[in-house]
Amino acid sequence: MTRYDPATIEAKWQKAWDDAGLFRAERDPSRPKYYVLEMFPYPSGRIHIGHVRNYTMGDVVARYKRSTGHNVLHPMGFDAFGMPAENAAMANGGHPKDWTYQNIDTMVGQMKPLGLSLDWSRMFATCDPEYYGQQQALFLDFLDKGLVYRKNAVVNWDPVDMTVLANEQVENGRGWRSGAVVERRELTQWFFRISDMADELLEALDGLDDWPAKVKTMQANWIGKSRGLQFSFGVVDAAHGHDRIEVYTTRPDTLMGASFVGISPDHPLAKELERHDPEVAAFCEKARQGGTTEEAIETAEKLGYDTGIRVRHPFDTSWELPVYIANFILMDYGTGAIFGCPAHDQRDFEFATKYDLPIIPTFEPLEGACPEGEAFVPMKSEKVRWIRGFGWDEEASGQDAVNAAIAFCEANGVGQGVTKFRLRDWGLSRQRFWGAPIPVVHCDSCGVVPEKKENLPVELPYDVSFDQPGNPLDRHPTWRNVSCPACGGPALRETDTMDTFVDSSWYFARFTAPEADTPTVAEDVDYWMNVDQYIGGIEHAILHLLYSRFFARAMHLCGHLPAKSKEPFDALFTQGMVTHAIFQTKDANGRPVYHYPEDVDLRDGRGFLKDGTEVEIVPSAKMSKSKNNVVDPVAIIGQYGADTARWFVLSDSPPERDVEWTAAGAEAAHKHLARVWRIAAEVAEASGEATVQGADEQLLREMHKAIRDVTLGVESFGFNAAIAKLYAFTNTLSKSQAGARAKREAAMVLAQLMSPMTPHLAEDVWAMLGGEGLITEARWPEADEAMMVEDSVTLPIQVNGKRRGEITVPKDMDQAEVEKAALAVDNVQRALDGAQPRKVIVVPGRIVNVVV
RNA sequence: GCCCGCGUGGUGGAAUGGUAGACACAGGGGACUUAAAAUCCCUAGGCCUUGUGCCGUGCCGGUUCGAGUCCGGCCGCGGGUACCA
Repeated sequence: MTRYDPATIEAKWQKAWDDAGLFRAERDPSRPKYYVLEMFPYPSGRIHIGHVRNYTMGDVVARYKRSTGHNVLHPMGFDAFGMPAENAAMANGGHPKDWTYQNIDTMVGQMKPLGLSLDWSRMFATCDPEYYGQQQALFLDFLDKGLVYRKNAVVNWDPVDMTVLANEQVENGRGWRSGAVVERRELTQWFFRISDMADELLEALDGLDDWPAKVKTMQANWIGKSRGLQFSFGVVDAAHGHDRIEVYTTRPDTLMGASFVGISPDHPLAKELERHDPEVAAFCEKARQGGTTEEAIETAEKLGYDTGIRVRHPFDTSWELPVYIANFILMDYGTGAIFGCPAHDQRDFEFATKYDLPIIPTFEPLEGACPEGEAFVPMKSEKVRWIRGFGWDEEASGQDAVNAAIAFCEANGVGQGVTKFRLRDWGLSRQRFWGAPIPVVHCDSCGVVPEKKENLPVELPYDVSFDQPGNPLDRHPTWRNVSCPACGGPALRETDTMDTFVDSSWYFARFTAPEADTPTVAEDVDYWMNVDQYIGGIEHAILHLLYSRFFARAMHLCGHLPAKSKEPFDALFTQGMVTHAIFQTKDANGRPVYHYPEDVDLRDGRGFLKDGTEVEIVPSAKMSKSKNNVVDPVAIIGQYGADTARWFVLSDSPPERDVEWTAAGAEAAHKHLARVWRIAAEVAEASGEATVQGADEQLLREMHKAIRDVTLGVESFGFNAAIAKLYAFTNTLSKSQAGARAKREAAMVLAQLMSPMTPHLAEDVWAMLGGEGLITEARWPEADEAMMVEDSVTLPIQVNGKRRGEITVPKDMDQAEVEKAALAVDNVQRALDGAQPRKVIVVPGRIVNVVV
């Protein structure tokens, strides 16, 4: 008998699958289709263990579905545009294209040995002109349908490098290269009208039964539908041509507690004042400092500037409120102006305290008084006592009061109730090179003119350099100067490229016909769509998935997807990250130095470098190149084989949770696979009958239970639970006294149950035991209920909820008998200590609880 | 700041509101071996008065015959926060 030798068998079976062309997907209306997709990777240069986990989960689903008779589509591609390629070009020279395609080559070379059941013939990268040309065609169709427009929006501006920065490139409000204080600057940009679909995107979440509830909640909160009051304050003396300030509030019930009006630094009135008043201009400049992220704006110090302008309260014209310009008010949301009620909003409270503004409560708790030193902000559903309401019950919840306030205001001619969404339109313009060019030209006489479809793709030029900041397209001598598609006169090509989220918003549809000369092909999307199971990281819960949902609708409007694909992902699973400890020491300046895991010796939970220096261990950190804690799966595969890597990433941790990579875990996984192989080899050579009465039946009963539990585990993404069951069943088989025939049957089923996770080992075991054909093509086994019946059951007995004993009774014993048997147990009597049971709860087949 | 998660032995984790710690790692003990590796078997939450005893699922409180699980409030960690992908 030889030994388990993954290097040999993995190559052998991968060749067998290839030769049989098993994973090439072809339309076949006679069979049910199944489309399983993992979020495609960014070609960073090397796969990491998180990729292995993600793709292995998808592969388990794909292989399982194949074994239940489905025609499976399981494709792979690369999300290949984006900043890292440009950063590499800036740092090391070269072209982003070369860097990207080299990385893709490397990563495909690293992925192939994993034995994933992928249809590699469908592979593409989003930076292929054949892909982004079709994306440009989609853009033109969207433009035609009025789904795209231009408007001004703020970006991070680096005043030293004279360039736009990504949020990631802003560190503590400064540009990452120049170190200059970043400012928010307006630029004309392209937008998709996603906000027109806000209500539909919200409503349709209800139909996504196989999406995680948390993702739907996050999307619903992001879309942020709110009912509120829009009204205006009259300006005293109609300063600067503005006689009214329009505000939007979701808490009109607190209007009688208003103490100031705040406007955004980008509000038209603020801009008007800025032009005439250097002091206001200086304030606005300061207020615009820092990055554009919501986080930066919300956590920045709250700054206000009293404009001196006063407005009148709508219900008391003698009551005047000051108008402040405030850095925390966004022009993008509502009207860019608010009123502040410090008594019932913590942010307003802090602002009012800082600028010495009155704090006027409109309601109090039903018992006690408002808290000192902070705003009183109860849940909207909680009832409170109103002291400055206008006309509803003295005791009412915030929610009821909001509705009553809107009705009252409308009846009195103060504004109207409106529904607003937090969701903003999707800005797709990027002032960068490495993205899909936006296919329009700017003509002096015709304005913005779409490129003709026959001229697509508008391809990125190769002769560019990255030796200065900014977009090389802006300074390209010939690429930019074109003739107008409409009038033939001189024109300039648009140099903005598309957000990479556009690339990933339709790749799943393109996989159904990756080489077509239209974005999609009707027969292919009709057959293959929707994605039956989509798998990816929780970090994409909002943006990528929401944009894809929008894109699917937009593509449907343009005839590129059927109506059923408006929601393109039938089921979604979000998996956790793979983490690894960080090993760090400090350099002379106190800055952290990160060490590779292979350079650290672990002893008793402490880590030491070769020279004996102790390192600080930061547990469970997200793997990151810059922290040197990335585990390279290629080394693991080389050492133990792909099946070990696959088995390990699935075992131990529930798929939706983060998993800590440990070298010991991989070693253990390998030992187990070697053991399965050895047991199978023994079974293959065994002969004879059972040595113990009933051993065959017992083994087969356990086998059917394993089929049931593993099938359930695979179907419900309980891969770790399925693997625990497989460990247990392996132990059962190993110790079984059953005869050769029963053992052989059990071992073959074990191989089948393992085949989605460790397909090479499974093939080898299958062949060793004389299985017919490839296990990859074998039908999934079915659990036989009749084989699993047990005739007695063990029930724990509790007294007042504490376990005091157990009884084993026939399965169908009636409750009164069970109760009697339970009370007869010695230890139960001792626990009762003479007391009379008040009640005995018998949960059939589960538990008995005696209540005293 | 705001939204969404997560928190169970030395470690990863299991547990439709029903025996907390399945399965595995590391540890301890043993078998086999000249020895080692490999393999196999046993053991294993904490505490003590060793009783089928007490405590125990981040902390505090609640609902329930019964809570790791449901509810409320804290603490800690992670993801997202619209130009990282």
